[in-house]
Amino acid sequence: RKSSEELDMDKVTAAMVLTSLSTSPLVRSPPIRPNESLNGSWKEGGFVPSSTSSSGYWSWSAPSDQSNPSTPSPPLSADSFKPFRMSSQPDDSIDEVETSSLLFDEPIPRKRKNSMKVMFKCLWKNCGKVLSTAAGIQKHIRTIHLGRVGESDYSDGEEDFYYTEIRLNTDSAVDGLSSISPVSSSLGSPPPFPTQDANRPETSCAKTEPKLMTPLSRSAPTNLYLVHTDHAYQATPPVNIPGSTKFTPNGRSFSISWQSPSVTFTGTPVSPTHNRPAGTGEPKQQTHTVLSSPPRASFGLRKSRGEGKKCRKVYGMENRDMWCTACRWKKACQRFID
DNA sequence: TGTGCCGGGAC
DNA sequence: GTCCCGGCACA
Repeated sequence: RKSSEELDMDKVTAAMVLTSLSTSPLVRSPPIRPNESLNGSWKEGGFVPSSTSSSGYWSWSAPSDQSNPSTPSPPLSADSFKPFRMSSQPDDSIDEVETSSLLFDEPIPRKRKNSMKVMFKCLWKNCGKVLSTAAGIQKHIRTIHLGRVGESDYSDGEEDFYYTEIRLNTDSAVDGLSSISPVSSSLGSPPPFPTQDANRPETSCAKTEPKLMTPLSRSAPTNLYLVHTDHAYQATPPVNIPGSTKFTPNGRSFSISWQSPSVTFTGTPVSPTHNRPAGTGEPKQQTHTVLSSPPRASFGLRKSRGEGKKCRKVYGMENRDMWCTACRWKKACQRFID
């Protein structure tokens, strides 16, 4: 059993990482509808980042405390999310709006024009179902995990917490979505072979979704693979902090683990409550992994020039009409192939 | 400097 | 899709 100091250190460490991540230029944010950022679903959810805690930690509190008493209070106490606050934060200059903007209002990264296939992956413990449409995954979560069989068409947005978007590059991705898994790797280097298990025994992801963590490093295409979610805690940490930590908001265990220099975040409600009051507004579970690849081996290399005579040399410029089409078009000669 | 041809534009 | 050409790398 850890001492309270150790637990505090875990929290502080987690807070440092999260703060660093949230301010990283690589932070991504979920697409949100304009009117829902603070007053819509998040308000209903009772979660607005707040810096009012005098403890100096990040905290979450209901936005309605001052402005809208009719809004249900969140089930999570402010202390539940203490790890989100950097104890060393010099001041509270990052106010609610700025913080939420930082976390949630950033523009969606521009998608690549093509070859990015978007899938949606259920993050429910021991599920990992992957569907091709958001509606499908939402329905799956509603019916299977939230037990809303009779209201399968109704969505209050809660399902959003339990799935993540996966974009994969179909240029190089091979068949088999079952091999998709959010695994981090160092930028510019191939994904390390199973790195997540041996050194990080505490990650809930490894504990609860082991199948999600292993296949990619073995079967993923080597040159480019990208898994991305549009959820909140996504960034590349500026520092290397090996390890993982856990926190337990309102009795629900979350864990955060990271691998440097990229990071994997995992928030997994260990005991999802089916009748959780609408809008408890817990932070979205998320995993975020960006695997980037070294430049293609062929990058910068040019096919060596053919040594044989080509149409140009054979027929000469004056007989250009005798050249093969490719030579006429200044393409690789098709008549005198090396 | 001549040649092969990639990359990209025009149609 | 065809056709053309700027420009680069290489011999």
